[in-house]
Amino acid sequence: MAEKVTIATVARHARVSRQTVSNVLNSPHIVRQETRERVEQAIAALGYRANQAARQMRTGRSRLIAARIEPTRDGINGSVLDRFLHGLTETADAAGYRVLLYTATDHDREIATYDDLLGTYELDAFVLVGTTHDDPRTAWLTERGVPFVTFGRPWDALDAHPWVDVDGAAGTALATRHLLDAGHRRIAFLGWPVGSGVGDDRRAGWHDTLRAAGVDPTGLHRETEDGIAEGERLMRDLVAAGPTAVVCASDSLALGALQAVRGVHPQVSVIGFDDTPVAAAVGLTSVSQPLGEAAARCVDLLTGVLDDDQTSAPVLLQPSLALRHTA
Amino acid sequence: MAEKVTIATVARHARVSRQTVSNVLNSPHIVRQETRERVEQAIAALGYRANQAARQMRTGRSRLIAARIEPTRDGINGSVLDRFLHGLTETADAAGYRVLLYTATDHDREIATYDDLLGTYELDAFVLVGTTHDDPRTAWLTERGVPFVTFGRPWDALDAHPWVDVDGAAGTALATRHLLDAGHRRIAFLGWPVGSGVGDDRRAGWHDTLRAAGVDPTGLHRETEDGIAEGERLMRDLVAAGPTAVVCASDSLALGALQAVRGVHPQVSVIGFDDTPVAAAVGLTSVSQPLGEAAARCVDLLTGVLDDDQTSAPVLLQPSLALRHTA
DNA sequence: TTGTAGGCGTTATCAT
DNA sequence: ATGATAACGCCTACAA
Repeated sequence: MAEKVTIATVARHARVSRQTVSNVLNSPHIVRQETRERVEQAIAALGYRANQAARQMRTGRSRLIAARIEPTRDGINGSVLDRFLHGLTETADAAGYRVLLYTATDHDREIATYDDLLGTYELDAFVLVGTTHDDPRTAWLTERGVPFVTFGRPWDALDAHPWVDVDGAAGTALATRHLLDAGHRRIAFLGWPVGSGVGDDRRAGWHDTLRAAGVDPTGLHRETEDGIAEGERLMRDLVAAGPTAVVCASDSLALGALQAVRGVHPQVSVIGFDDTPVAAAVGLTSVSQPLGEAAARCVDLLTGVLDDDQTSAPVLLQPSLALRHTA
Repeated sequence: MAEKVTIATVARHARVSRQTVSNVLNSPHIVRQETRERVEQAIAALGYRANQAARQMRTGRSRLIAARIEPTRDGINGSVLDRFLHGLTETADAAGYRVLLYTATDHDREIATYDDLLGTYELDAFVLVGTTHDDPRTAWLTERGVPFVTFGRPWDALDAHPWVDVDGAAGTALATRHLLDAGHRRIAFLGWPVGSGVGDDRRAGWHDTLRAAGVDPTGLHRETEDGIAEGERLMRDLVAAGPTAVVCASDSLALGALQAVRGVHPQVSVIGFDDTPVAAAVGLTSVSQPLGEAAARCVDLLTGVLDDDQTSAPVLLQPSLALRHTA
């Protein structure tokens, strides 16, 4: 086991003071070039790495950001978060931050976890995935001045805090227009109960696109909790209204819808949302979110606040349509 | 923003020395009960939390363990790692550790990341998922005395280091026996090229079970890289051999097989491996790994080494069969 | 059983 | 441009 290399080791090796080494690390511009190069060589030669704990004690920053990993409910939608997490880890890494994981089963416990994480690890920031109306978590963080970004809009006040989101309405609009272009007129929608920001947004894209095309959407939508079984049940109900196609708020619902219309003639077109692996596996056409991009923008927003102390505008990303053979 | 609560604040509040507070925290038994209670009340009243950075500087331990998050290749197998990660986070949390994420595209870069993580964050341990023959990562960690556990056996020497694994051979044996019991005799196997520990293990379970039942497995297996398309291709090829059922090394392969036998009569039974969300969604019978349990045992092994300085025996978990309607 | 005195590695302040 | 000094919060001797 090699001896521990500290800033003092480097200083001795480069024949400068510890402070100069620190300056080379943190404010290179104030060090004379010749000195700086000597120090940099020593650093490389010794394989020196700044100790994060010591640095943190002085600066109060841990270069750690926290993200929550969810229980994989039906396991389909879970993959969305996972892909986001992967992108987050990569981008944060590039920006010099590491991602710390935590779990929580409800908002109260999640807030308690914030408190703990902040107290013991002095986390620099949080990335929240999914936001709800009157979200107590964002309120808590804002109140305490803790930096954070959400992947998902603050539905009550768009300027409440930095956020990144994907335009869900644009996604369902894309899907609806695709179906209209294919000649469909009776296009249904399967979504979530009114009141969830995400669900209402996705429904609006479908609704407004039909209206704009002069098609009456009345009676062609149904709402339920997310899930394959729920989707199947609602779609069976919807079939009586005679739709020739259906846009769904999630791949879970779409999968259920697919099962409900199996054997129905003429074939009912189905489009899902999220472009999950399951969609790819069964050939389900689905709205695709740029999750890697979303994660990257979250990190951008965070480093803006953390490193440059400047808050930037929210980011709304555009989804695309992954065409397969169900529509 | 509340004032920062340090050990000194607590000491003052409880009218004891800082040392006594520290003792209450780290060696409660040497503090008189009355004093201890007074200190504990002060801690609760002030909401004191030990600062991890300061503690780490003294003790050299960060209470952080690292785990890798993979790119979601075909997105199906990725879910296995995700479920494992979720379990890991929960269990580690309960044991007082946090999970730090990292990514790496190959073994060399992964080792470089170890070096970085160890140098700057002083990670306590690593959890590696998936092991290969002659794994350079485990060699590197062992060489440096870094604590780690693998989820996956060290295929070359079972006592090389602590590990947790699921008995893959038992899983395919379970699947094969289920098919035998259903009256099948021509049971095929779709797996990965010889040479991967996991793949060979899973093939062996199928092979040995057939042999034990007096059935000749010759000519009834095919090998390929993982993937739906690959599975479909190989299964088409296999159909000529007239199997009535097929056991697959993964759900991806099974999904491909399912597509290949669609329309073939009589219906060919298909069993996958990993019980991914996709399997649940399409009704694919699949071998299920106890991932949460595996994660928990990994943490057990780690805390054994980290906290009690004792190394425990490896853990081999048994899978089960999730019966659906493809077999 | 409790208190006192360092020091872990770093960076900020201030002097040179 | 560079160097000396103090301080971050905690823990581990050692002394009382």
